[in-house]
Amino acid sequence: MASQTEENYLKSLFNLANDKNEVNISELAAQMQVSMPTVNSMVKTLQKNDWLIYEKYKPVILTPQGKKEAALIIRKHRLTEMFLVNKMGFGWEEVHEIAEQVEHIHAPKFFERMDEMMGFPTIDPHGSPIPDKQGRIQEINYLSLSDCKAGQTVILAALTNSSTEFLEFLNGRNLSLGTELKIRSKEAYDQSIVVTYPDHSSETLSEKVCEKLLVKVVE
Amino acid sequence: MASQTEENYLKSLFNLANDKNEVNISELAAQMQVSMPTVNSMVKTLQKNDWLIYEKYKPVILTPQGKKEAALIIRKHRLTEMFLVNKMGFGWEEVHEIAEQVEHIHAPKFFERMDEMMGFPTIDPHGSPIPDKQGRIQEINYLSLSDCKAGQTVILAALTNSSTEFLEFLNGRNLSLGTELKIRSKEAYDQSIVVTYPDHSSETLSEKVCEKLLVKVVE
DNA sequence: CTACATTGTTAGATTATTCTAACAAAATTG
DNA sequence: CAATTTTGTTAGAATAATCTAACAATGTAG
Ligand SMILES: [Mn+2]
Ligand SMILES: [Mn+2]
Ligand SMILES: [Mn+2]
Ligand SMILES: [Mn+2]
Repeated sequence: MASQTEENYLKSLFNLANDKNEVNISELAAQMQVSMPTVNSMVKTLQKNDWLIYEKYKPVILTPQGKKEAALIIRKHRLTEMFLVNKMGFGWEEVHEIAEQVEHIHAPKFFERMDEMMGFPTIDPHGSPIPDKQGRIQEINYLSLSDCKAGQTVILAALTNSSTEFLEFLNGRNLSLGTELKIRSKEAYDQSIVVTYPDHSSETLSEKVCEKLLVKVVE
Repeated sequence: MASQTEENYLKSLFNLANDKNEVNISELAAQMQVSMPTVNSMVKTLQKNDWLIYEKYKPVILTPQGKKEAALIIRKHRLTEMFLVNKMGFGWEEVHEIAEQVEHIHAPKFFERMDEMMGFPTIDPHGSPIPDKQGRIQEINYLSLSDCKAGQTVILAALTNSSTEFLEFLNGRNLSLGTELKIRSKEAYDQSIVVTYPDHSSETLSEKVCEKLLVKVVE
């Protein structure tokens, strides 16, 4: 059974993996906030459990088992976040840190019960998909708001970043998942976008913000 | 901040402590299921945090800080058990193992929210008191069913043992907290007691069972 | 293609938690 | 009280997770 530390490494590996499931040691060290020698020794440990393939001086490669293991931890994380928001009244900006701990609890029934109580949600409070019990993830291809054009109407569907600071920025503007935005104009100079949505007749969103907002085009 | 291991030792120390807050190394080793040298080294560590007083060849003594720290972990454990039963539909026999893990989560708001949602309960699903936020415990002096006499009517209020096996034994007889029991007779030979309660006109309970059932005398 | 920067590895050490073996102190018991 | 049992300690080792310092391989930019 994976230790909490190993579980956190697996999650990072999963999130950093490219299309060939490769991850560089330096990226992983940065993500985990540990030194490269620490990662070097940990990947050797993870290899013993067949969660990844390690060869000197090459990026490590997550195995299918490693991916599944990681996805199941991410499942617990996202179910927890959704439970905290939907059933316990937390704000979407408060749940990540708690889920970071709860995800390591070994009690299948606990998470199954959450899942049932919520009616088997498919996304977490930040719009990220919840892997199923087999560790499969349904990928949805949203558009970034920064790639939209003036005149389009879109619905805010997910975020590419869920830091507390960003979530509080969105709270301050009453922006939440499901909000319908009408794109009024786009400034050629700095790529900022002016949007209209319920109770907000004109909000300007910087490119930095727009690129983190994933949307579905309505019309 | 206490590690999970330290927190588990503190809980055991709290539960084993006598009226002078003393605990023997051997008892603690048995409770924690580790060797005595392991306990010996851990108590030296706990002493550094001023959670207990250690002197060679003497029983260790929990300090007030140690007691408080322990009580606050027990608070999280019992709040969790109650939440699992009252808000998530678990049986009282399923919750201890989950709470054993959840009690180590560092997220005051998480437990405060549970507390609020349940209306600030004072006992857990097994009748044990929930320490308050200051780590104070209200002790209730229940009577053991084994000390009751024929003719008395009592209400099942708590258990001195909450093992899954015992809880399943009670489930099998529809015995739960709050059940009103009329004591029909007590066998002098083996101290077994015959009781009557809703839908059960005559159940015989062995002394082994009776001594684990804590009751309030109704009349 | 060399020089420099970046990336990755090894070696060696530290802290936490645990163990077994050996020994020492304290308690019990005849 | 002396012998034995129980309880507690020390020493020494193992594993997990981490670090810094030193060095080696790889990649990049003239
Ligand atoms: Mn999260
Ligand atoms: Mn985590
Ligand atoms: Mn319990
Ligand atoms: Mn525990």
